[in-house]
Amino acid sequence: MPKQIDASTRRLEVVDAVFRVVMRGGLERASLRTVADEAGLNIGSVRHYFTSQQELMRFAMQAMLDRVSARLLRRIDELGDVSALPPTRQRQRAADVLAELLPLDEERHAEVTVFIDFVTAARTNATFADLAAKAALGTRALVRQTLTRLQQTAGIRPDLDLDTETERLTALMDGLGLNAILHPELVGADTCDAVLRAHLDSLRPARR
Amino acid sequence: MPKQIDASTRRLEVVDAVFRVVMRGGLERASLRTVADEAGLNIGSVRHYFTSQQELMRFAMQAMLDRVSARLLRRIDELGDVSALPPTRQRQRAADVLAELLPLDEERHAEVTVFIDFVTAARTNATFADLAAKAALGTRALVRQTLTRLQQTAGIRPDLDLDTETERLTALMDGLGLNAILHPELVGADTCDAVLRAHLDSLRPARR
DNA sequence: GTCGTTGTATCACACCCGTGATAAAACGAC
DNA sequence: GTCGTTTTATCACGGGTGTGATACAACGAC
Repeated sequence: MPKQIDASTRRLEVVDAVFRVVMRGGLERASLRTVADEAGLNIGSVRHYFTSQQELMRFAMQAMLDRVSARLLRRIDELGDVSALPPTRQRQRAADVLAELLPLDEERHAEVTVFIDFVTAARTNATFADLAAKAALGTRALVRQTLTRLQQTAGIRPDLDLDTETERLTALMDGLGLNAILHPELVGADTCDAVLRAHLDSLRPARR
Repeated sequence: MPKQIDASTRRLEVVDAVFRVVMRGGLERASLRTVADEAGLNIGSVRHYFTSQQELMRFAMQAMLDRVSARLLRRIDELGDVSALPPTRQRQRAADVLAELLPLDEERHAEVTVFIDFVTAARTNATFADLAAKAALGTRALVRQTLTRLQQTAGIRPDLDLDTETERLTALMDGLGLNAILHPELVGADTCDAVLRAHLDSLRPARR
C-alpha cells in the first residue's frame, strides 16, 4: 500500500483553514488560493483532496454541522436524565444544552460565525441549500424536544403551545447568535446567557 | 441649466436595481456590470452617478435603512397615542409597529432580505460597519421605547427588566426575520405574526 | 534496483471584476 | 447655429477566480 498516511485528516486540516479564512473575511474570501495559503499548502495539493471548490465548501459546511451536533450530543450525554430534578434545575439544564448553540466562548463563537455565513449563503447558493434546510430542521427538533420534556415534567407551563414556543425559542436562539456575531460590543456572552435563562424562566409554571 | 432632469431619482433607480440583484443572487453578485444590466443602463452611466462601487453599495444600504425607518415612522404616526387603550389593545398596537420590521409581505420580505445581506456583510466589510452598527442601535431603541411605554401604561408586567427584555425581543425579531428569509417554507408570515404576538402576550401583567 | 500510486507544484486558459482614460452623443443656454 | 455641460458608451489594464493539463517528487511494494 502506498503513502496515504491519512487522507481524511488532511481534508480536515484544509477544512480548518477554510474556517479560519471565513472567520476573517467571510465566505466570499474562501477561494482555493486563499485557503491553500492559510493551510500552508499548494493549490495543487488542495485540489488533490477536493475535486472542486464546491466539494470543498460543501465538505466544510458538513464538517461544521457535524462538529456542532457532536458537541451537542456530548453535552446532552453529560447532563444525563434530568426528569427527577426540581423544575428550576430542569430549566437550568435545558439552558445548558441550548447554550451549546450560542457563541459563549471562542470555539462556539467561531462555529456560529461560520454557521451564519454558510446558511445565509445557502439562500442564493444551491450548493448549500439542503444542508441549511437540514440544519434548520435539526435545531427545531432539538428545541422542540427540550420544551416537550420540560413540559412533561412540569418544568414549564402545561398550557403553552409547543409549535409556537418552538418557533419562538428557535428564533430567539438564532437572533441571539446573529447579534452576538455581528455586534459583539452590544451582545456579549453574558447577555446571551442571561437572555436565554430569562426566556426559559418566563415559561415556568405559575406559583400556586 | 443643462440636462439634469433628476440626478437623485436616477440614483434611486440604480439602487432599486441593486436590491433586485441582491434579492436574486446575494450581495456578492452585485457587481457594477450586473447592476447596470439590471437597471438597463451602461456601466459608464452607473459610474457617472456613483464614483465607485463602494459608494454605490453604501448608498444602497443607506437607502434601504431610510426606507425602513420611514415606513416605521409612518406606521407609528398612523397608530397615534395608545396610552388610553386597554392593555390588550396596547400590546396589539405594539405588535403592529414591530411587525414593520418583519417580512410579512413581499415588500418587507425584500427589505429584510437585503438588510440581512448587508449587515452580515458588514462583519467583514468595513464599508458597511458604521451603518450596521447604527441600525442595530436603532432597532434596540425602538424595541426599548416600545417596551418602556407598555410598561408605563401597564401593558406589560412592571417587574420586567427592560435591558434583558429589550435584548430578548430584539433577538426574537432578528431571529424571526432571519428564519423567514432563509426557510420560508418553515417560517411564513403567519408564523412570524403569531410568535411576535405570543411573545408580547407573555409579558402581560398577571391577572388579579 | 524498478514500478506504480500518491502527493506537490506550475503553467495556461477563459472568465469576471473595479477602475482609469477617453470618446461620442444628447441636450439646454445663448 | 455655437458652446458647454451632462450623460452615455467603449476600450484597456491589472488583478483575482476556478479549472484542465501536466510535470515532478516522494514513497511503498516487489
